[in-house]
Amino acid sequence: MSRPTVHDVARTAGVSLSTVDRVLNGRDGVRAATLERVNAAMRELGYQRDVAAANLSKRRRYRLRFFLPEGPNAFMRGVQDEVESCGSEMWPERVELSVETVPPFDAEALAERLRAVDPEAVDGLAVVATDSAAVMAAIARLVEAGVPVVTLVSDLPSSRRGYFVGIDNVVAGRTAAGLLGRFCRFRPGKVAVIAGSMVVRDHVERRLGFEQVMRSEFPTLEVMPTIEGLDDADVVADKLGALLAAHDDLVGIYSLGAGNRGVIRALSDTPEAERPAIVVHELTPHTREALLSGMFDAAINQDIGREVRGAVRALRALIDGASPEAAGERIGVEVFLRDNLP
Amino acid sequence: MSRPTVHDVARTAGVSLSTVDRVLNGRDGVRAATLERVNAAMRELGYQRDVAAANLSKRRRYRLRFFLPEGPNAFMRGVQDEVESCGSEMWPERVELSVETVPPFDAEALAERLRAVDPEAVDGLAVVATDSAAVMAAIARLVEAGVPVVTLVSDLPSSRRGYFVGIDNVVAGRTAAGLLGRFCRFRPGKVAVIAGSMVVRDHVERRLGFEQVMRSEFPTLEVMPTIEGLDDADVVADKLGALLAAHDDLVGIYSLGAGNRGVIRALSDTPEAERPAIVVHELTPHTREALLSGMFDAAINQDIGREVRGAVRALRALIDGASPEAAGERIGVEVFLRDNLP
DNA sequence: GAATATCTGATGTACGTTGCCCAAAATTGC
DNA sequence: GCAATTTTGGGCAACGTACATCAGATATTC
Repeated sequence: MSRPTVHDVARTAGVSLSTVDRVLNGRDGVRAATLERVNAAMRELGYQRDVAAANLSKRRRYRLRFFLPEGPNAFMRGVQDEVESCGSEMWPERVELSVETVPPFDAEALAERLRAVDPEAVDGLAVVATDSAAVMAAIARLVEAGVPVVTLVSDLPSSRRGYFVGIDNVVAGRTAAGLLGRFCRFRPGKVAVIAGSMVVRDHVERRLGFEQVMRSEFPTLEVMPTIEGLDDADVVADKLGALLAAHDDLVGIYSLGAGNRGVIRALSDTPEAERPAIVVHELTPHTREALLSGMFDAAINQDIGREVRGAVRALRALIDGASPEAAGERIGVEVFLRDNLP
Repeated sequence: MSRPTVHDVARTAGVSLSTVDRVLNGRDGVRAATLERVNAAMRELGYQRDVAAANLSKRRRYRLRFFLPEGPNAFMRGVQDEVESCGSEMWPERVELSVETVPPFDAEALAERLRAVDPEAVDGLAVVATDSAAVMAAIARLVEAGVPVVTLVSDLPSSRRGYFVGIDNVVAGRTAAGLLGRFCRFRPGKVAVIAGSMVVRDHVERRLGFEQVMRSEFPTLEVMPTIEGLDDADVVADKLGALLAAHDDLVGIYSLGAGNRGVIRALSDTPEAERPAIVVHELTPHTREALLSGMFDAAINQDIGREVRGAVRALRALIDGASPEAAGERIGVEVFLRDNLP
């Protein structure tokens, strides 16, 4: 009736508790034949170790560290807040979270800091990855030292990271196109795309996905060359203003980076009936307000709270030797209109 | 450094372990003054009981039961699958889930089954509520017997349920209108609404939210009287087919219940260019396929996995005497197009 | 066949909490 | 002031696992 314990395993395998313990915790000093007997007994009984009891006995704490880009980036500061609040929430569950900030877009600095990590002082790492061989090497070293690493928000697929927690930006771009295309379906014209910079991977991917769908599904809409707004509201306002003045058949705008205040400014004089349909990225105070006022039609978002919790769960699974896929909740591309804002 | 234990509390309160234990577990035989001393010590130390250790000692199991409508309803079968998979996942966390199915839309049958529940055999209940006094009475009886009840998907706000896990259906309806209105903005005409039955609370609420937004924001679209499809594909196909034949200016369809296979059947002969924009509810194998083929434009969804886990967490919190609000993750109204399907 | 080297068993303590028991102390009633 | 009662203390065995130690049992090797 109640689930089997180590005692039951020992009994049916015909060995002592110590031996079961050796097998269970991967200690050596067990003959291959005996090991197989014990494993067979565990399979037969369907034994599952009681993680709560094990952790109690081990006095285990999961010491996890997050490496985030420093600087004023609102999104990353949001992630940091989320890590901190998640950390205090999960303290009773034996999870200890700490944050280390590193210079943004600086692969060597990140690699340096990863190399400085003492594998004894930490049980798992979540890293917003920068693409470079040095970072990959540092991750490999940590993984070999028994410290699992997951990538967060920005992936490094060919590294030895155990898991990636974040959204697929091509999907995000395709979703934006699906929305904007339908919003403008019976109103042919031009569509403007505003990015921060096309040297950032996620922006490139969003643009790519957006164009894939626009070209194949909404041929009556013409996608104009991408404006680079440098995630700066003033730049965005200037460039978009010029574009609006030059093209009176602009029916849609896709803003896939930051600087959305610039979009709002550029359009504040346009009468509502003539205003193009607008789809933007990330829920921030400004985009929320613009959705509520009817200025923006939709916002694509990734739930950072869910991402942080997902990273913690994935790391815990890796530390316990389980599969991070099973532990992780799907993190999807979210669509928000005025009425379903959280 | 490490967190305080009962021993620390006992020491700083100047009482024995037994007394702390009595306070902690709400047993009597403790003078008011002593109780206050113990509480003060716990506050001072910031004591938090180690739930894992407590449960280990108590050999506690959380036996939870889900009451779901039976029948071919794909959404409810999805919930059931989710409960079952969640149940096996959470077995190591001392949670035992079971499912009982009851005739759909049948308040008396549900009440009957709730009355038959033995409060000793179960620690908590999650119920997809049907609106009726008998159900409310049955819930009240269970709560009084010490078995917390949460409502799932469909609420019964005036009952004694400890929590509701599900989406705000007015918001869902408003969101659907925001989408459908934008999809049809430049193509005036009629919009059809298909519900399962207007005696189910969630359907009524969706319809309400839908109309609020349609009337105030999209006056060029005319919302037709609701079709009741009884969540049955055949009925839906018949009634919708008749409607399509009678009105050639139908530009949008909002299907807020189940039976979406009927919508697909009714529209399979309509050429794609003339097809109305379609927004439906719930991701099921059928709606997914229709989104992928381009038959449906968008689906409003509630994440049933998240809901089931939310219900489990809420029940566990209620059983432990904690607040279900704190335990619950926000469950939002999700929007899916073809490209951001999970 | 002895000397190792490698396995295995038995036993005990610990983790933080629960829950039971019995004795000691404090409080109450008369 | 003594008995009856309530409140408290101290002890201890669980819960399922981890980890250490030491003694004993097999296997290898020469």
